[in-house]
Amino acid sequence: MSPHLERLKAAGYKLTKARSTILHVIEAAGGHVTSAEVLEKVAALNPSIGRASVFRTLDLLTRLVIIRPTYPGGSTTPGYVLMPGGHHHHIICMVCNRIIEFDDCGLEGMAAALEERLHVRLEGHLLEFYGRCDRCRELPLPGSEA
Amino acid sequence: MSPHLERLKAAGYKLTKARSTILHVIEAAGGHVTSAEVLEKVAALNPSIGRASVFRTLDLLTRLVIIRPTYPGGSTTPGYVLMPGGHHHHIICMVCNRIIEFDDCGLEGMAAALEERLHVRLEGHLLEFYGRCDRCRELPLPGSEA
DNA sequence: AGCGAAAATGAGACACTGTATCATTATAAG
DNA sequence: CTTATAATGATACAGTGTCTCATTTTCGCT
Ligand SMILES: [Zn+2]
Ligand SMILES: [Zn+2]
Ligand SMILES: [Zn+2]
Ligand SMILES: [Zn+2]
Repeated sequence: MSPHLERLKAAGYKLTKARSTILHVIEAAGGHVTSAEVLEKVAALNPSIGRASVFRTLDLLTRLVIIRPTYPGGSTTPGYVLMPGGHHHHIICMVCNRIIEFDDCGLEGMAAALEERLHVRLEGHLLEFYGRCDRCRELPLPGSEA
Repeated sequence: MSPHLERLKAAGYKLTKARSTILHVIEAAGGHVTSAEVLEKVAALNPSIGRASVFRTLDLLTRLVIIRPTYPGGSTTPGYVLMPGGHHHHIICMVCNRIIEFDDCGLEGMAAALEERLHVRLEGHLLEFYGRCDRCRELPLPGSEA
């Protein structure tokens, strides 16, 4: 059983067919999915799972900081990223909309400093950079000199 | 004229009533707005500005990294944050959904290291922490022990 | 100031995403 | 197995964002 499913159970939620299918779809997609992709792939795997359950589960996973909603580059279609260990980091190419993930963030120190200074407790974070990937680095930014 | 409007002009875009009104609304809101708020406040200021222009302008400002779409805490209603200087940083309280901004990020070093290591060029970034604010720090996280 | 090419606009119809309700079903504890 | 309760699927609904196109506005140029 996936560690994410175990976290659901540990938090007091029931393990259902809908939840495990949806989580499986997100994990199989490699950590970046749009809600439309989730809807589509869940329907393909098990057409008896309703739309409402997909959205309910996405909300639940968001509350547990297992996923976080974000915007994939260049579109207003919403998406979700997996947050293993409570964090996620990527670079969005503003030219080709490719997403490049990276793992080492070194933000533990900043998190601890913020907890101290602002009297908060932090559970996770998302760090996004915007720019041009290695393939697009010589191309002009979209929107410049329109 | 707002520096953001000047950036629009410098990038070759025309300065129109719709664009300046929309940017003014976002700036006046203090840097965090939902699209619904923008629609509402723009309509109040100038009812002749159409819905489509609001969404078109939000897309344009996003492409120029003047704003970035993000999800305000606890809801799936999309929002936008201003990116002065190309970056923005905040903490989202998972209990009361308050957003706490902070300015010093110290991410220039990480950005430079990523540019070197991954051969990318970076224009900006967004850093979000999730947790409990000073008022909510003793309260249980929503979703735990449902 | 006036002209003209080109960009941007507003209107309105449209598609799609996400929400609410509720009767039915599945889960998990005992 | 039984039972309380959470979770579900279906459906109808509301709101967000998209598209097209005729009309208007901007702005470089004269
Ligand atoms: Zn690229
Ligand atoms: Zn991290
Ligand atoms: Zn709070
Ligand atoms: Zn920064």
